[in-house]
Amino acid sequence: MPPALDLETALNPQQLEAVQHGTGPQLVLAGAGSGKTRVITYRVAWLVREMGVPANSVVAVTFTNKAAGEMQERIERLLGVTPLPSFVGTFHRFALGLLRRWGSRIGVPSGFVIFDRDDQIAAVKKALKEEGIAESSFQPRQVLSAISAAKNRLIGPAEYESSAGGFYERKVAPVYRRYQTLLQQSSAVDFDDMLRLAVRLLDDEEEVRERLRNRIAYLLVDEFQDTNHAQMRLVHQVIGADGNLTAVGDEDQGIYRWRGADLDNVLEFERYFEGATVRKLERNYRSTQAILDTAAALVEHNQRRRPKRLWTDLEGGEAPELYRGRDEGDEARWLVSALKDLPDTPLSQTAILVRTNAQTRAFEEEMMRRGLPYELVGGVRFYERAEIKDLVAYLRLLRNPSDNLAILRVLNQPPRGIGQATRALLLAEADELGGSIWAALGRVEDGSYPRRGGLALVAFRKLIEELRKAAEDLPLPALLDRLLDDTRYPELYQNDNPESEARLENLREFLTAAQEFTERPDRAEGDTLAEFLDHVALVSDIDSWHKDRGLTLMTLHSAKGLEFDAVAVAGLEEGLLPHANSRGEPDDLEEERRLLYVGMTRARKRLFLGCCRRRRIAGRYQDQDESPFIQEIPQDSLVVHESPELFHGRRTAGVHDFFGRGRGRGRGGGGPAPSFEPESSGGGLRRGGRVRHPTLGDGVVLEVEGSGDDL
DNA sequence: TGTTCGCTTGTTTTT
DNA sequence: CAAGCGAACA
Repeated sequence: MPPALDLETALNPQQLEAVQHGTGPQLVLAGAGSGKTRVITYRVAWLVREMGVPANSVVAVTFTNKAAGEMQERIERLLGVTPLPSFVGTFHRFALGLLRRWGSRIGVPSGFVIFDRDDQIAAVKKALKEEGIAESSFQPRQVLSAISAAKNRLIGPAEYESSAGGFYERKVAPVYRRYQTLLQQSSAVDFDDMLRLAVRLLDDEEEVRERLRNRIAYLLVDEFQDTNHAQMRLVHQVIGADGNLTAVGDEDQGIYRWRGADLDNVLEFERYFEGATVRKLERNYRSTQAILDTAAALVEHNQRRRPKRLWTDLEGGEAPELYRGRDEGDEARWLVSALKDLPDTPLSQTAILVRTNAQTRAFEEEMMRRGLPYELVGGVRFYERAEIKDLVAYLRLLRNPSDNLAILRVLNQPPRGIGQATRALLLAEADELGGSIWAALGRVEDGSYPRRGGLALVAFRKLIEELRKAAEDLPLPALLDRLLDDTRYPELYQNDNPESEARLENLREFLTAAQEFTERPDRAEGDTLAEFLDHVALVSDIDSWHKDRGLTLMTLHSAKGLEFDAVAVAGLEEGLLPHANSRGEPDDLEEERRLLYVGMTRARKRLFLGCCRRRRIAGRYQDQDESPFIQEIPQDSLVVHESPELFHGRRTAGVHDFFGRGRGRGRGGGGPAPSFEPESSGGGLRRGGRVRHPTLGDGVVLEVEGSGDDL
């Protein structure tokens, strides 16, 4: 037994009230750095240790595996129990568990696989094609996000079709229907389905719902501001409108509106849960007052929030600093220097946060140039690398023969003589048979295939059948070895270019991951392959992130929930932060503001902001305006630095649209461009000087770049 | 059938 | 600038 819970010492009065809340729903509005995880972990400990609540009747859900893992660890320490019998995990894992256990009752095929985003895109493309809709006018990504939004609102294809008002919806409706059919043919569910089907399960199956309700006495939900409609329904079903729900959240940190998250779930909490108690945690334990003031001044420009004011004991502190750079390289140089040169601050306690993944490039280059260690989170994620996805596709196929997308992925990977023609014949056969490609493979002998193609198909089928047999009695790591041998997959990369080497290294890392997963002590006995696949589908890169390796480079979204001694938020420019896509939509603009707020409040001691005058976007230089958010923070408390190369003049290029094709300094054109001539002979081209161009006429030199012929 | 090359095209965030 | 795609080649 660990030492007695000393709640009074460990918690402040507001936290204590939340922890010792009795029955019924409560909402804990926990500002950044106010100890919300602490509230959740201590509440679980208090319920179990002091109130005698059985541990397995307490459920805690969050949004990321990493947060869940941390929470679980801390609860285990407080309780002295490992493994914890309580469910602590993500919404999706919770829903998945329900579906694996009871899904067959509502017709979810047992052994279903989980489609990742690429699978989803591929399915949408196929659906579009079958509906005869051109991808050029209906982009798969957009169609997918429309489908996803519908699913988050628990709207199925039929209802979507009947309520489709606009032109776009009417076009999407049949695609949605067909997309869903494709999933069924593959015995697959997508991410949104997990929640949607779990909700349906609990709606339709009273017995399951009752069993769940009898088992779960207390439910705790972290990051409640990120819940969408489906998740809200799930919470309702599990605990009831007057149940023992502790929801912890902060509307100022809601940054997942685009994923269906509804701030009203927090703002209107009392309407959703009868007699709910609302508490606020306003004491911040993380940042200096200087940082908090800056962040608060910013976020107070938002309308959709409950008034609150964070405070801290950490009086004063260094003022935040802003750097105005020339371009993204200059910005990177300055911010990296600023973080690197901080006294008493190891690089591993610093982070650079950006709005888009593409922005990380300049910083990576700068860190490499200086030979400094850094850790990049996100970008091309490990489980999304082609070679890993190939391997996963093989595994998926072993488990679930219906998985059409997995078959298509590995059918000719590595190349085994199954080309387009053969593939088309196979697909046609599959359509005849109701969609199953595997079934079509079983009929190859009867079909009319060219000799070579037919033989290759049979060989492929035998290969998979053999492996499937092997999967029954080999442990996962041995199965993977066997798979690599039999498919001769690694031969694809047996050449000595560095990229292949990296891919082989990834394969080895994947084997290690499988090994570790198999040997995990808390893993219950069961179908290892199935569980490993679920695991792979549900983890993200941030889950494996270790901050001790150097400076952390990641997006603002990934940074939520983390903290660093010093933080730099880069790219405070119109069109980037706020992002151009949020233009014109007040709610989206507020979300961009929250994003910056989240970034600022990650910092314990020092905060740096960066922006630049021009930036390369999609390979083109574009003039950038400063983010309006900069004007929203108190200017007198901001230390401003500027690049000496920053030219202050009237900018002739005008305001650029993020996607608008760059007027002004366009690069393209080709051909020998007529050159600028200095108006006054002598000094040549100088910044600020006047020039005359044969076709463009008079102008002012804003920037001088290159030399000689490249001038 | 497989590979390579050149073209276009598009870039938010992710459980 | 890259990734993804289609068309031309080996």
